[in-house]
Amino acid sequence: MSLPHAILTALLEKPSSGLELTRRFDRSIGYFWSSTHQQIYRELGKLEQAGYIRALPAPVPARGQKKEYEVLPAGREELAGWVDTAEDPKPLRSALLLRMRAAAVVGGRGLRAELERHLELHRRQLAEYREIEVRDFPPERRAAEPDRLRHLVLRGGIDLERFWVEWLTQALRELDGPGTATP
Amino acid sequence: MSLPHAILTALLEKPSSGLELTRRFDRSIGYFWSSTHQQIYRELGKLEQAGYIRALPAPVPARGQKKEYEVLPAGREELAGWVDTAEDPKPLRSALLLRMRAAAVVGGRGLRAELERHLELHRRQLAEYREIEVRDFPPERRAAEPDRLRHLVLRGGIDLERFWVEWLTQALRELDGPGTATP
DNA sequence: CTCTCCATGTAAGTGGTTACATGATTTC
DNA sequence: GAAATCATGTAACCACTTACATGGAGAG
Repeated sequence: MSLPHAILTALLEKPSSGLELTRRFDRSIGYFWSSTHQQIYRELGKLEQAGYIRALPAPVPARGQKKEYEVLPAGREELAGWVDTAEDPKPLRSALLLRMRAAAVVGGRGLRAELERHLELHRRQLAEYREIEVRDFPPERRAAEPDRLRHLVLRGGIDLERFWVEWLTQALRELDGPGTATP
Repeated sequence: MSLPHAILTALLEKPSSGLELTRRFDRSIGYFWSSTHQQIYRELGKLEQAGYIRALPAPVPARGQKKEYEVLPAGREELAGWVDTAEDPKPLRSALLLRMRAAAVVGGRGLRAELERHLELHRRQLAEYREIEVRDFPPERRAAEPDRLRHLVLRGGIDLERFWVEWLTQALRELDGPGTATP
């Protein structure tokens, strides 16, 4: 049950409408908890009904009309409680690793290309994160507590991408190693 | 749609019953594509109906009776086709990173303990993988193609766990860094 | 003859994805 | 006033999870 808490966090950082939330998910929170506008609207409805958030009074409440939400005290409490909750990490699920294992059994002529494609994707993601880092966390502002935590989270994303880039590079090198595979 | 292909791979490695599959998922394939027996039985039914696998003739076909499955040629083809399929990596979803981001907004007194708990869990997983590595991939058998690929997959799991261990260690150190937080 | 374990399932619920619907606002 | 875009939704589906059901075989 993480999506509602992701939304509460985003709304506490800044009250927003559904579409604004969607965009912010696309380029910030979504980097470690992605979502679509459909899911977000549905969840906003639930959160409002639960009394965790409320829609700011709008001049013309109607369909297709922008609706801004803000977090209520109950919502903040709910989020604070969730933060201190223990939850085991979800076991890894990687279709790429599974494909490699399958290739060990039935052979895989296209696997190499797929590894290269993933390598490129992870390289790009890594570059994007690094841009964000130099933009949002320049060396001077390392003191403030909220920024320290947000920076740690970003470093997590960066290090993860770096891990994939390194592993894929290594894997490709070993694929045409000693025995040399595909003709 | 990876589970059916995970099952096909496992069955090609060795024909098995549903429960045997479940156990093998628990200590091998499940390391990168976990599943439960309920899901596996359901999927076995679908795969059989699709003509990808068949139940080996049993002496007494009845409920509660062991049923062994093997992969049919159509199943092998299906799997070979899937291996050469392109599929983008799923975006990361980490409740722990989300919790850190939330803690930057509402504060988190219990977060430190949770980081330590995760660190311990990842340490244990890493140790388990390493045992498997020395047991299943001793230095001498590095030539054969199927083993090379399977070893690469295992290295992926190992490196990923090592990433988490390192990142969590780093994060904990920075949490009581210059500013020093929780008493 | 009961208890436990092996083995195969059924059913309900949840979270996420994909496809589609519809009203409002701006642009040409 | 037609087209594009902003904005909010509905509906159907799918994979996965959790809880429960049932039957057979061996141990005491």
